[in-house]
Amino acid sequence: MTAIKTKKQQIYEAAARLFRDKGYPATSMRHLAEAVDLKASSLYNHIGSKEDLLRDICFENAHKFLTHLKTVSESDLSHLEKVKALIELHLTMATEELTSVTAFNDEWRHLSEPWLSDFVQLRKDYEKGFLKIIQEGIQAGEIQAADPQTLLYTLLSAMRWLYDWVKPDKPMATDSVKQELAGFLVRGLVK
Amino acid sequence: MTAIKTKKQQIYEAAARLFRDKGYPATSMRHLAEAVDLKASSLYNHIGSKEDLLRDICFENAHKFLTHLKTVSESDLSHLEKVKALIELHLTMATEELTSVTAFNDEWRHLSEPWLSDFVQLRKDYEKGFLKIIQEGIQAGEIQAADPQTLLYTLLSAMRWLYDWVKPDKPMATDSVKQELAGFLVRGLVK
DNA sequence: CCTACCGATCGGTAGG
DNA sequence: CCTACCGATCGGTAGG
Repeated sequence: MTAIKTKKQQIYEAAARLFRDKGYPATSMRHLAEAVDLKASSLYNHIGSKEDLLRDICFENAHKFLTHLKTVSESDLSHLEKVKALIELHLTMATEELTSVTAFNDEWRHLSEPWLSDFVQLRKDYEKGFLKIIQEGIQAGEIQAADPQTLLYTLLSAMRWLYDWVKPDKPMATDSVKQELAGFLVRGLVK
Repeated sequence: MTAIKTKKQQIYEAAARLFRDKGYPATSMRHLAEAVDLKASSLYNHIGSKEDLLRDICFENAHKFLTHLKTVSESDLSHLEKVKALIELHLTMATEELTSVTAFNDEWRHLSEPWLSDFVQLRKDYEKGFLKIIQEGIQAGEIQAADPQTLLYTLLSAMRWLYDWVKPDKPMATDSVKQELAGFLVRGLVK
């Protein structure tokens, strides 16, 4: 039962993959149709438009990240442990849902208004929440004193290479890579 | 004299900026023409084709990075200091030539063959040279023992946010940001 | 450097 | 789910 994917699901997954590999503007509906064994016109029996695909993928991921942020924020972990938990989240998303995370990081800029502004707001909310944890960690003396915004952007960027480079299923032991990466980042953070 | 830019230079600079902001496929020749106060057809008196722009920008930057890598490699700095010097290079490129570095990082994938393969080779050469310095630093005990490839990719990615986020001339003191970022990365590296 | 224009491809619709 | 087709836009050329 769970193994059966609706055509709509197949289209969304193929779109997320193509957007990641070629970017949204370079992905044509004809190419997408080919990827799911349809003619371009038949796609529109399952979806509304090309931008609907991008929009749904972007906002789905945004909400996923925000939900996790909220959970972590409200937990009773130490500030440094909260940062570690968020790093873990990004790395897990990067390795397990690598088809759609670039949407959250890159492709959203191709949204049109008013969705673009909505999305930018969600991203700002996410950054603000993450930033707050870092700031509290610095105040509590758990995290190296530094410009929190620089730390945040560096963390977020550093975690992006997993999507960029792990594309083909290179069988480098993902878990060990994740551990090394998390270790490197945390070493940079602690005093 | 040096203040006068040829129309060709203006076109290349506007193209680099548009490719960074909208991506190569989403940048139209009509839009580019508008940016330099021409009609689209007039662009072709100065340039060969749209892909010529991308190709020249990509390879120019690739050679810049490779030249610096060679200089640093052949210097008599310690291994850790070499890594620091390369980090400095990336950060300087990011802040001073921010119009064209995304080409080196992202837009090259829109090149067609045989240029695509040529470019990928140059990138591999760069990564290999950088990797070698990291490996030697680990062997010499100057750098924390870890998977060198993970360290390399994390470093390269971490330095990308400067292009991504500093877009509008946000007047955050660039030098201090660079220093904090370099500090964060080096803290993660040293034992 | 422009006007006028080319064939190709784009996202999407009509109608069955 | 397809064939047939739409207007718009693309990169680029001809000719002056």
